[in-house]
Amino acid sequence: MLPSSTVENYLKAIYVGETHLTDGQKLVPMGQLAGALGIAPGTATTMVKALAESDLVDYEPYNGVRLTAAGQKLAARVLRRHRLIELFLVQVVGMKWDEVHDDAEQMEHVVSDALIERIDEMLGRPEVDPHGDPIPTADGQLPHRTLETLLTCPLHTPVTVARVTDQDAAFLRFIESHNLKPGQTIEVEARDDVSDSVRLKAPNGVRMTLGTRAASKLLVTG
Amino acid sequence: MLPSSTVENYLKAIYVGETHLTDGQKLVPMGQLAGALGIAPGTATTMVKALAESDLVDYEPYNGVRLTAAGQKLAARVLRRHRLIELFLVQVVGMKWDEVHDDAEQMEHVVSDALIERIDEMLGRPEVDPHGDPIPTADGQLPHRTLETLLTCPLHTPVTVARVTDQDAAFLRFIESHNLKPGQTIEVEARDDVSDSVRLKAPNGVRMTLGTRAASKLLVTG
DNA sequence: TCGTCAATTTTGATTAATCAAAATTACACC
DNA sequence: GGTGTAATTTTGATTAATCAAAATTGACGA
Ligand SMILES: [Mn+2]
Ligand SMILES: [Mn+2]
Ligand SMILES: [Mn+2]
Ligand SMILES: [Mn+2]
Repeated sequence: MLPSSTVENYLKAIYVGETHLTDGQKLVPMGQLAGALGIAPGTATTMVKALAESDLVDYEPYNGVRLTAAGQKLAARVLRRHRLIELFLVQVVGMKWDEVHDDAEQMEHVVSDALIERIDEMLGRPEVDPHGDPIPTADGQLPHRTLETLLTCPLHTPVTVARVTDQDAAFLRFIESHNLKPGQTIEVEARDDVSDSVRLKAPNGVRMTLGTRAASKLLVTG
Repeated sequence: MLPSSTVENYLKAIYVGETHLTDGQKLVPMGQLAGALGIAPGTATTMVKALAESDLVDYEPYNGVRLTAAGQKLAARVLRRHRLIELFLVQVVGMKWDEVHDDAEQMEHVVSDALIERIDEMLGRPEVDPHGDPIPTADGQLPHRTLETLLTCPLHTPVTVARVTDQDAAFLRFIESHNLKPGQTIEVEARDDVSDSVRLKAPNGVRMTLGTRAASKLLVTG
C-alpha cells in the first residue's frame, strides 16, 4: 500500500512535468516522462497504466498522463522531502549546492516523517531550496512565484537571482564561481539575437556574457 | 555489480551474527540469519547461495555461512554507515537515541561516500555510536573492547556504562529515564540467582533492581 | 484522401526478491 | 543401529520493475 521508490519517482516526474507544460496542455506525454526518468518508453506506459489502476493518475492512451488529487498529494510530499533534504545538506552538513541532488534523490524515499519534521524545524520552515526551487508545504501546496528569465527581464535594471533551473553540477559550479547564485543582484546590459547571447553585470561589477540557453536557466525577481 | 540494499542487509546480518557466535563456532546458521532478517528460511538459503556465487560468503550446506574477506569489507562499510548515521541523527539533528535506528537502517544504503565522510568529520571521527556500539573504521576494522555485563562485573565497585545491546525503543527509553545511558557511572550492589535479579546504585544514588535478562544487556568498563 | 513517420503501445523475456509448503538431511536419543 | 524431530533445502509460484524489438496509432503534410 505504501508507494515504492519507483512509484514515488514516477509521480514526482509527472508532477514536475506538469509544471513545465506549455500553456493549454494538461497532459504529460509518455515520451517526456520516460525521458525524465531515463527508462524505455514501453516501461513508462506499463507503469502508468498501473498507477492509473491505483487512481494516482489519469491516463489517456496516446495523449499522456496527469496526476489525480491523490497522486498530487504523494508527489508534493516527495518533492518537499527532496528540497528540504537538499537545503539541509547545504545549510547544516556543509555540502556544496552542486553535490546534494543525488543524495536527496535517494534519501527522499527513505527518511522518516519525524526526521523530515526535525529538518524543517531546524531550517526554520524554509520556502525555497538551495537552487531557489520552491518547497511544497506540509499540506501539499506548491508556492508559486512569478519570475522572469534573463531573457525577459528589464534591461539596465537591478534584478535579484531567485532560482537556477538546471541541476547539472558543472553548470551550478559555473554559476557559483561567477557569483550568480540565488540572492545575488545583477543587471542585464544587452541582449543580442544574432550572437545568441546576453551580456550582464555581476554583483562585483564584473561584466560577462552568457549564451541564451544558459541565460534562460537563471530566474530573477525585479 | 554494486550490491543492492538486500545484499547489504544480508552481509551486515552475517557480520553481526559472526560476532555473536559462541567460542569455537565459525559459521552463522541459516535459521539465525533468516530470523535476524525476518525472512523465510528458504529465502535465506537461496540468497546465500547467490552470495557464495559472488564470493561474498563461504557457504556450507546444512552448517551455515561465513563472510569472505570481500564480504567482510562490504559488511563493515554498511555497519560503519549505520552507526555514523545514528550518531549524526542524535548529535547533530537532535533526535532521540531510541528513534534513530530505523532511519539509519534505510539511509545506510543510500547516502554517498561524500556525505558519510562529511558526517564522520563533523562528529570528530567517533569510535562508538549512541548505544555504545563500536564504529568500524574506514578501512574496515571493527575496534574491539572487552566489556563485562552487569552479571559479571565486580560488586561494590564503580563501573561506567559503555554499551547497551538492545535496540528496542521501549528498553532504550527505560535505560535513559533511569540514567543508565553509556557514560554514566553505576555500582552493582548485589546479585541474586533465586530472584533472578541484580540490584544497583544509579548515578544519582538511586537504588534499583533489574532482571538478569535486562542486566545482561548493559555492558560496562571497570 | 492518403502515406509517412514519430510517438506510443504491445509482446515476450529477464532479473531480483520473496513465500508456502513439500522434501530432505543431520543428529541426538533410545 | 534405527528413528523422530528440528533445521535446512528444494520446489513451484508470485510480484515489481525493467528492456528490446515488433506492432500499432494518429497527426500532418503532400
Ligand atoms: Mn528519487
Ligand atoms: Mn533543488
Ligand atoms: Mn538496512
Ligand atoms: Mn546503534
